Amino acid sequence: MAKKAKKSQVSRSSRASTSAKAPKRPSNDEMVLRVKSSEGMRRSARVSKVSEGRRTMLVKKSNAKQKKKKNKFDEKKPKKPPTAFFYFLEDFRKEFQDQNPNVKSMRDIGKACGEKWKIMTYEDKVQYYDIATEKRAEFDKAMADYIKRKESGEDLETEDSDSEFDV
DNA sequence: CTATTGATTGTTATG
DNA sequence: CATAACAATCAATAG
Repeated sequence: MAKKAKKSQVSRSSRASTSAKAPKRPSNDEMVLRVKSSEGMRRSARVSKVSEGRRTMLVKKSNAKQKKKKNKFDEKKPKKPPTAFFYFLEDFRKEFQDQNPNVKSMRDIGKACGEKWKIMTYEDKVQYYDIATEKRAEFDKAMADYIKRKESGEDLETEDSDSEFDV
């Protein structure tokens, strides 16, 4: 197993504190408990409230465009790295499609995933969390570079050459 | 044909 | 601290 040295997510500092997930080793229930506590504490109150509100009504999400089209090269703003859940989705989708070829995919899977994700055990989720953590590290660098470049000269971010790229 | 929507949770960024 | 919006996916739908 030797899961690669856990590197240093601790160095992340601010962000690490917030997510404090980065489960290093799920050996004791203490960890699990802690994680659970964190989750619960994280936004217990808001979780229920917002969750219901958002899903039920509050058309905000629909109002604004959440998804944009595809950007060819996004050197400007580093997109948010996929979350552990998304990685899990990638795996789950294949399995789900294999078991349910009838189901096209997407919302159905999303729901299935969400449900399964909740029942998933800490150890199972850790794998994905680990990936997400690494991704964040990369994203962090990308962001630093992005900011740096931006401060250096934000002139080049004025326009995109989308006109002469394809049409 | 093109673009948007839809649904899931997690992370990031901002107020 | 809490909230807003976005991250991928891909079929289906709207215009």
